[in-house]
Amino acid sequence: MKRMDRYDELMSLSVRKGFIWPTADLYGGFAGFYDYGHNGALMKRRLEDLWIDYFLHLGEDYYLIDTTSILPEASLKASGHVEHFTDILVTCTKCGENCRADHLLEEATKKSYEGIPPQEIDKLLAEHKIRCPKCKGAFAPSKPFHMMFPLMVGPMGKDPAYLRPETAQGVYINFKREFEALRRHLPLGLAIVGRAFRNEISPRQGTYRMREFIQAELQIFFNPKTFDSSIAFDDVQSSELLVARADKKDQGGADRATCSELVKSGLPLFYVYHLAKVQDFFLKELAVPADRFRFAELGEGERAFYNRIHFDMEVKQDSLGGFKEIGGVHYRGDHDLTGHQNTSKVSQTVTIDGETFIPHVLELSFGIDRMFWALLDAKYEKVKTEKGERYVLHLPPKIAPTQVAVLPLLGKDGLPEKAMPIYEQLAKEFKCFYDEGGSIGRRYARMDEIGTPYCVTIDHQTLQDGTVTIRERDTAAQKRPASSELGPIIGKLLSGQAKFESLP
RNA sequence: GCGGCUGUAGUCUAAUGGCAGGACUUGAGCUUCCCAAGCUCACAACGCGGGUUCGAUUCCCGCCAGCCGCACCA
Repeated sequence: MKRMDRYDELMSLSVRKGFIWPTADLYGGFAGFYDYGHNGALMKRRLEDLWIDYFLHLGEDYYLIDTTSILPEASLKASGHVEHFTDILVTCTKCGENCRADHLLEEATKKSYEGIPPQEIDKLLAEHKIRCPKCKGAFAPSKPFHMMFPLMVGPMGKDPAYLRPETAQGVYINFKREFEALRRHLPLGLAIVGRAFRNEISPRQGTYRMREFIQAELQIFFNPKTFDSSIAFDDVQSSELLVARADKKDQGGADRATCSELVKSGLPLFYVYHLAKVQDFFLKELAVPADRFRFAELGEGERAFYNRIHFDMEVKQDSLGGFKEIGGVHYRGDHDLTGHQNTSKVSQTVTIDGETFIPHVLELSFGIDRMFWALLDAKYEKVKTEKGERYVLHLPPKIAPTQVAVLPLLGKDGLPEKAMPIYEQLAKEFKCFYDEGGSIGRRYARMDEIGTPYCVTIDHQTLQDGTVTIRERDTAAQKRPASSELGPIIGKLLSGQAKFESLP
C-alpha cells in the first residue's frame, strides 16, 4: 500500500473511532498539535502505565517523579538549550529564502560557529561577503529562531522561562534531592512521563513531529567503574538484537547480533544490556513484529556532541514511509550533571565507598505519541471475509482501550435482562462496553476495529445453563465458560497469565 | 519559512454562478438464534474571512489546515 493511502486509512480510523485528531479542528486545526479522544486517551494511558511498570522494574531504586513543564531560564542555560536550541536564521531580501546563518558561515570558512552570539552573526556575514546561495541576493538582519517556547513569568513578566523542550532536565535538576531521599544508592533510576514542547519549524506527518508531545524518559545514574559488574548480563548474553550499525542503516534493514557479540564489538556491557531490555519491551510487551523493529546507530556526525553512544529505536511504519525513530538510548556521560554543577555552583558529586565522582547517565528516551502511532500502524489490519472485508486492530490486550464487550445475541427473549447484570459485574473490574443494537456480526466488527480483545455473548443457552461465549478478537474463536467464572478468566487473559486457546 | 497541489456530512465521494446528491457510518424502529445481512425512517457538509455579482460552495484575494518538493529537525 502506498504511504499516503495507509496514512489516510489510519487517520480515518483515528477520527472515526475517537483515537486522535488535530487540535482545534473546529477552527481549522493547529499545525503540530493533536488531541486524544476517548479511545486514544485510554490507550495512551495504558501505554504509559505499561512503560512505567516495565522500565521501573529494571532496577531496585528506580522511581517515577513528576516535574514542571515550565523551567526558569537559568536551568536551561546550564543544560545548553538556551544556546544550542536556537538557530540564527537570515532571510534573503530578494527571494525570501531562509538560511541558517551558522551553516552559511561554516560553509564559507570551514570553521565551526556552533552557539555563536546573534550580534556577531551579521558582522561575520558581511565580513565574508556571504549572499543568498539561491539567488545571490542580500540578507536582511539575522533573527534568532528559538526551538523553545519562551514565557514571561510573574506580574511584570520579568522572570524569563521556557516550556521544557525535554523532560530529562527535570530529572537532572532533582538528582541531588532524590539521591539523598533515596539514601545514596547507585544505580539510581528516575523517570518522567510528561509533556515537552518544541517550536518545530515544519511539523509534518501527523504525530511524528509535534510541537507539544509526550515523552517517557528514564535516566539511570551510575558509577561508570562499577555499573557493569551489577548487570545481570547472563540473562541476555545470547539474546539476538536487531541492529543497523551507522554505516549500514541506510540500507533499510537490520542485522541480528547477540548481546555478547555487540559487547565484543566495543559497546559497553551495561549499554548492550539495556538495548536488550528495550527491544524486549517493543517485541514482547508491545508485540511489534520483529521485522518492523531495529536499533539504528547514530554515527559521529549525527549525534549530539555529549552523547558518547547513541542508538535510536525505530519502527517500520508504512504510513510514514519506512523505519522511523521512536526514541533513543543515549550514553550521556557526566555531561548533564557537570553542566548543572557549573551553572548552579552546587556540587553534583557523590561519595560512595570512599570514591567521589559525578555519576554518569544512561538515558532511555521514548516518544509516547510516536509509539502510539506506530502501534496503530503495526496493528491495524484489513481482513478479508466471505462477504467483504473488515478491519481489526490487533492491540496487545494490555493496551486496548476497551477490554471486554458484553453483547446479548438478540435484543429480546430476555437476553438483555440476562446480559445486564453480567455487564455490571465485569464493569467493576474492567473497561467494559455493553451493546444490544444491530446484528451480532456488526457489533463484533465494531469491537474488532477499536481493538477490544474479547467479547462476551449471552444467548439462549445462557438462559438454560448459565454459560456464555467468549470470543477472541484475533481468531474469532469462541469458548463457553460459566458466566460466574468470567471475571477471573478475563483478568488472566488480559494480564497474559492465561492463553485463550488453553481455556476449557 | 519558500514553491507547487488540495480543502463538500463522522468517513469516502458527486455535481453546480440559482433548492448541494449518493454510499458507508451513526441513531430510532422492524427483522434476525453468532461474525458489518435485509427493510423503513431520521440526523448530518461546501475550512475561515473579504471581494466581484441581483445571486458565490463554484470566480478572485488573504488566512488556516493538509499533502508533495526544498529548507529545518542541538
